[in-house]
Amino acid sequence: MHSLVEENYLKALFALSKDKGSVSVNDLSKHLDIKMPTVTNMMKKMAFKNLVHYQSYKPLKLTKKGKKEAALIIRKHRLTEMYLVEKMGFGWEEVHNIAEQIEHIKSPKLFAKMEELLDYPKFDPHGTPIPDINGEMEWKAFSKLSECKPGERVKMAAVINTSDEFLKFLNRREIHLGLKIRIESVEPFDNTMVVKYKNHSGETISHTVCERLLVEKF
Amino acid sequence: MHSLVEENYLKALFALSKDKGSVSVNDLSKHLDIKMPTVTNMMKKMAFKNLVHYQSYKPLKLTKKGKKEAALIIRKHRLTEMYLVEKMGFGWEEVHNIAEQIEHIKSPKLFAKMEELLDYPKFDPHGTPIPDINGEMEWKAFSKLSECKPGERVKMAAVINTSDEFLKFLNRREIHLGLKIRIESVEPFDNTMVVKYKNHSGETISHTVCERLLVEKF
DNA sequence: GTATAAAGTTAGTCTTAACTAACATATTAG
DNA sequence: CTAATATGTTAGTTAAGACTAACTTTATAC
Repeated sequence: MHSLVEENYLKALFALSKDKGSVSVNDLSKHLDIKMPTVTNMMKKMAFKNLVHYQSYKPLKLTKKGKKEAALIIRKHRLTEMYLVEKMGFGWEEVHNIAEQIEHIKSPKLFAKMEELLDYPKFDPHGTPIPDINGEMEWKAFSKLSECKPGERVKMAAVINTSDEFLKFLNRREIHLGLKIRIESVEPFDNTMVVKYKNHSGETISHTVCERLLVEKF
Repeated sequence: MHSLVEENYLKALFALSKDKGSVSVNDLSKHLDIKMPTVTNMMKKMAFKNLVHYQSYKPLKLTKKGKKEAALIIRKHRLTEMYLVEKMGFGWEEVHNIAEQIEHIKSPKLFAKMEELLDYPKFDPHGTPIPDINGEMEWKAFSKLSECKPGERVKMAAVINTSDEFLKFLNRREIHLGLKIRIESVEPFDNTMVVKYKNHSGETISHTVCERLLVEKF
């Protein structure tokens, strides 16, 4: 199987290539905090293992195989996060570091069991889709909260930024997954939103935050 | 912190020194399936880190620090095994390999949570003690030989005093870990025991010695 | 009590995955 | 279009942790 190190490269490649489909050596280097020559070297090795398409001076692209392997690691990460939150009582902001380590555990049984105990979830505590055992994920059409109009009722579905800071911020305002939110109004000058949910009414949310909250209309 | 590799050496040293209090390079090498020169090298590094007492051609002994670190890894291993069995529905035969990996996870929180959910167990279902957060374990699971009654059959589990003198004494009488012993009789005046084991029958053991031998009833 | 076997050590090599320094190619700015 | 800058590569080094071959010390057998 793959080394822990290779798995981290795969995961980073997968995460970074979401938008453009490819990644620069530079981006990958910065994301992993590993110097560029090391990354170049590793890419050659991984190309040899048919995990990534590599050509000198060209952007990096995961192969089909690489994409699947990456998805399977992400599957383990997200199942773990969800298990920790749902079954062990951890908070959102605590689970990332633990999942980052557990995702490398080699034990199909362990993750199959988590999945079973969680009732085969398709989305994790951050609302992002969980790849299935074949590395396939279901993408659902979520909207950014910032794109919603006054009067609409939506349900919290995912967060884009998962930094500790941000998650703590959401906790303080009791904003969590599945929360039903009604958009009261939008300030025209700075796009700040005034929303209502649970026992919070007239809560204001900055545009920056609204850009990072994915919601489901219903 | 320590590398995964060092942790495995610590754990093996701890497990193997249960009986004699010290371990030969050869035993350690066989147990880890790592060649002797590699072990010697690692012992020097670990001696430098004050985890093990090392002198050329002498048996290996964990330092106090090394013992504690090892106990903390074993704590994580046993808590994980118990958690997998009790809370996730695994069978005992399935959990060892998983625990072997999870024991290296760096997250005090995770194991504190397992401990909490398991209701602060001091022993696993095999009666083996689980070290606490300070690496201390309770040995109550075992009885002193001196507390056993005539007719009982017991198995040697641990020795309290590990002085050279004492261990040599035990060696001369071929008393070792795992040895099955039957208590024949107890002299009422000085509590000397007459016991039978292997090809020794009618061997007498003083009360002083019986006080230092921990046994498991079976 | 020496000869032989077993255990332990030393020296030198390999692989993985990191690094720096120096060089090469692309991109951007004027 | 060329200069400057940013990005990417090559070459050589390092540390951890494994190995083999050869040597040394300790233990065991006769």
